[in-house]
Amino acid sequence: MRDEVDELVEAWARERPDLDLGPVEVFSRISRLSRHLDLARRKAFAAHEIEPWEFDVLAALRRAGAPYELSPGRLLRETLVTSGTMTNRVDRLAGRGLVDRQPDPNDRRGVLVRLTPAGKAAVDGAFEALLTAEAALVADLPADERERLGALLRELMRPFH
Amino acid sequence: MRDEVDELVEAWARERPDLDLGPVEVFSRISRLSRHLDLARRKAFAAHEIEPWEFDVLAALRRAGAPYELSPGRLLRETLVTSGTMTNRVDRLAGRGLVDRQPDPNDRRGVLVRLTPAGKAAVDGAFEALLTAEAALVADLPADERERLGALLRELMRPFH
DNA sequence: CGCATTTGTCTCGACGTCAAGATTCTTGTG
DNA sequence: CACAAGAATCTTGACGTCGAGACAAATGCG
Repeated sequence: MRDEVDELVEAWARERPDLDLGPVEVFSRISRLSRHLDLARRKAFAAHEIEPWEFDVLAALRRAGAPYELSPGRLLRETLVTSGTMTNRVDRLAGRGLVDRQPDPNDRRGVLVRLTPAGKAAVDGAFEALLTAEAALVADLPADERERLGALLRELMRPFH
Repeated sequence: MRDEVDELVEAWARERPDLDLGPVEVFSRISRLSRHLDLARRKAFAAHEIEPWEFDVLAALRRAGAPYELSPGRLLRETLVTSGTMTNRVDRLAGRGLVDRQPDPNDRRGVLVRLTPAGKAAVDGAFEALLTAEAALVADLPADERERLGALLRELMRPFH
């Protein structure tokens, strides 16, 4: 039941037997899983003609609840990209008719990015496809182990708050 | 003991109470942890003037063992980038004197990328710094839970083999 | 109430990655 | 042993992201 990380750790152990490679077993798997998940997400979204970066923006708006609008500044904090990137993303999403820009009534510098009905339909469909794909990936894991895994990961995130 | 993913899941549950958000608890944490880890890696490497992408290449060579050489093709399979990217990376690493290119004695099309002594010193120093930083991140987790987490993650990777 | 600071958004140039194609050499087949 | 098919590497152009700076409007201080 070995995986790619086991091989990686064995190679390091051969070369640097003086080091404690315990943390690698955890963090290396997380990084690799994340890369695999990106590919899986891309595939799940493909049928809905949505790219992962588009989903990230649309999902933030969707989660905000009606009327589905957030400022660009709020959006870039939610999606961890820079302002130049967000301007570009909103431009392209607006070009596809999935969002539009509204002047902020409370701040004349500001803008509100708003999900259009087409954008809401797109993100809802993509999210359902994503959940289906992800559910298949944890299908082998018993429910209690899945829960335990979630709890351990939450613990691991604590240093980053 | 809530984290950012708990908030995210609650927001989705408000908006889409019809969906089973179980998988999100796991996969969303993995993606976010991976992003945080990238930043932590970057910080750990900074003192050694190594970028994460540089470490990825140098570490693959280091793990290969003496004489620390691999073909570009092998390197791009290990690091999951495309050939154009690898050419560019090797160019820059060679410019910094951390690797050099040797003709492959067995295949005149081929090239072997080889770690220089300076490159070996750089990657060894960076790896030790990375392990120190990662050890601090799991310090709160008892050893048995850490092991359990590694095993669960290995299980999760199975569909991707 | 005026002015400096902060906040919010967008613009622009540089950079790294990707995908496809070009080039050079090897391998297998007839 | 010639030649087609395949393999290994590099080149090129397009694209998305970042970071710094520009601009406009709001806020707070004296």
